[in-house]
Amino acid sequence: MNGRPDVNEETRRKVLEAAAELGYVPNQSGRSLRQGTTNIIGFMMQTGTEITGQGDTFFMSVFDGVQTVFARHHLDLVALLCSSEEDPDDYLRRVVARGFADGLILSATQRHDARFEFLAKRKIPFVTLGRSLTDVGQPWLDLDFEGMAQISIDRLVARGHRRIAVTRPHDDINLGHLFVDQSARALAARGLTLDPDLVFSSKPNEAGGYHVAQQLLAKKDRPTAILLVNETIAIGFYRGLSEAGLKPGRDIAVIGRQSPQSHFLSPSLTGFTLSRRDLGIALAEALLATMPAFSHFYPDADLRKVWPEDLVEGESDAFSLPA
Amino acid sequence: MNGRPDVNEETRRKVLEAAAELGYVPNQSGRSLRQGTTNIIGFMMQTGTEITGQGDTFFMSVFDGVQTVFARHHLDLVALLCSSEEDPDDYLRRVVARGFADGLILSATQRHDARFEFLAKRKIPFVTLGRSLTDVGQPWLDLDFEGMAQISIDRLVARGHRRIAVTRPHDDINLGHLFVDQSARALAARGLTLDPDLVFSSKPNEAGGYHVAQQLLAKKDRPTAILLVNETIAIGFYRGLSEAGLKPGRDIAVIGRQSPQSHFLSPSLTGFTLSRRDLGIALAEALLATMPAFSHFYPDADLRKVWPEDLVEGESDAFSLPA
DNA sequence: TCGATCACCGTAAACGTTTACGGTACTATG
DNA sequence: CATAGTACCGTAAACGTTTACGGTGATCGA
Repeated sequence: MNGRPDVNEETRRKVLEAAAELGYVPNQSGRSLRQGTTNIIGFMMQTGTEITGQGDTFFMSVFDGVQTVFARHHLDLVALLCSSEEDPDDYLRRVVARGFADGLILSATQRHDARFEFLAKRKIPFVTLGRSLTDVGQPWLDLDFEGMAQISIDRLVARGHRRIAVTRPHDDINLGHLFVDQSARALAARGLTLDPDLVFSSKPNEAGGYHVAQQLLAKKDRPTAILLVNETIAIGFYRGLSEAGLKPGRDIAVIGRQSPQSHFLSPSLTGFTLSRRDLGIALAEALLATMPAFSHFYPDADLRKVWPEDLVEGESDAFSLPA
Repeated sequence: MNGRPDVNEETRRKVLEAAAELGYVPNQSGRSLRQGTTNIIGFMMQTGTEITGQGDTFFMSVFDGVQTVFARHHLDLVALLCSSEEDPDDYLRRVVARGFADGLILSATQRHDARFEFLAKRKIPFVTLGRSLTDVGQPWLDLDFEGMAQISIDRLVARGHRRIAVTRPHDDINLGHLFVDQSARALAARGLTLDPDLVFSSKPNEAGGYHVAQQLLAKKDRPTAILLVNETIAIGFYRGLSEAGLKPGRDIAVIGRQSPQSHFLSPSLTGFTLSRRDLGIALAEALLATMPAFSHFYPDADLRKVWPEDLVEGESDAFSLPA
């Protein structure tokens, strides 16, 4: 039944026929036990929290891309759901100890991420969506937060903005550092500085965006522009502004990230976009390229790649300051 | 190591000590093979699509509730991700054949749902989030779509509305039928009728809501109120209205469903809300109550329950029509 | 005709657990 | 002291696969 070469076509046919007749399908536990592999790749995520700041549909789309690759190899993708009541490191240990998956995909990478070292020590193949200072040589893909910062700053400075605010997630997730640091560098290259007072930490959800707006409005020397690092915070931020009678693109320039939700904001959001599906495909290929059983299928996969995003021009930054 | 009674405390201690020393943890495949159980409960969902119409965080919160119950029994919850390229029935067959999970949670229940019969035949314990005309005696929980319809209609009619529109998901998901049918009955009880021309089918996402607004605006005899059945469509619907210069709560009464996103709509949405976490807890208990190994823990769990939602009054329906 | 090669098939061991069961040493009972 | 009972431990079988290996019959070459 496993397509071995030393079996007669005729016999194979009869076996398969009988199997179909009896409704036989191999038991996964037996199979796993024998060959030490599960044909499962796990995507670890935490429930009850919104750690990523992507909308929920973000991952669903990424998953779909991942699966188109996995389907070719009879691998199944499952989401490993770490409860908010359990320590993620403990959870990961448990998953690995149980021999649950042949490989893992990690997201929400922290600036220092102990999970990497653990998995490397156990020799579990894994790929991460997001870089980290912790580097054990694993493949990673990451969105181009530095590019987004650079382009945004250049664009805003060219339009006369001098006092520019930046958001960052409230926790130690790595992307926050990349985004803020590059914003500061880009400003410095123009002879400007990033005012630490204008770096707003926020939960990566709508409520976080609303809170950022409130903090921003409380400043006496209000910035003329802001960069929003998370997809979902724009909605709350817009609301916070409008309650104070302010309008993006008129009273303050806003550059953020596009999402299915953001399309229904008014004024339309200037923001970065990407193909989530393609990202999933690349993620899957990077992982398989490091797994001995599959690596020959992907001899020239990008093992590490900064994923570019495209800027979609909207109205939220459509004004220039007088010189 | 499994806490059997016929072993000396002293011996047990030594064994556990040695196990800890060696870093021993039982291999799940071996364990599953022997006892025919995996300690895994699967929650089936489809990737790449937005079949549910809940925001993405909806399920993450439900999961968290489910897990608080499962944790007590050393059960793990994983999300089984069915690719958009694979038939859900086939996928389910594959999952079951592999003996992947001890039990399943199904959502997005269709009006007629073949998955129920399949699982019942295979004697796989499962619970569904959503009713169906297909009934194999399995436990289910469902949101009170009929109650929402009834309360909404009563409220709107009391405020003078006579011409009321209703949305429903574009596919054959069961909740659409419940909602529309009950809306019609509630109107009939007031001597009114539900105009079939005012039943709008929509994708259960923001874009669907936007499309509903466009369809509604195209009607020559425009309704004065509308019920939105999905959480996420309000955002697109609001946008569609505002592009035409219309405002909820002034030009049309809107009653929908609350979500983390909807809190940032203006005017604030009148809508129904529920505790997602509690729903998850109830879901888990209903499932375990039907599994022989756990049923004695939950002797009086609600095996079938219509889950009530609370109406939060906002501004989106805050006007009455002249008599 | 005989030995060598080949194509194919059947058998048995092994993966890592759990559990039924038999065995041993000790205690209690009369 | 013999028997029964008890507490605990060790052994081996079983779960359902995969795979290494030995075996059989046929074909081929000399």
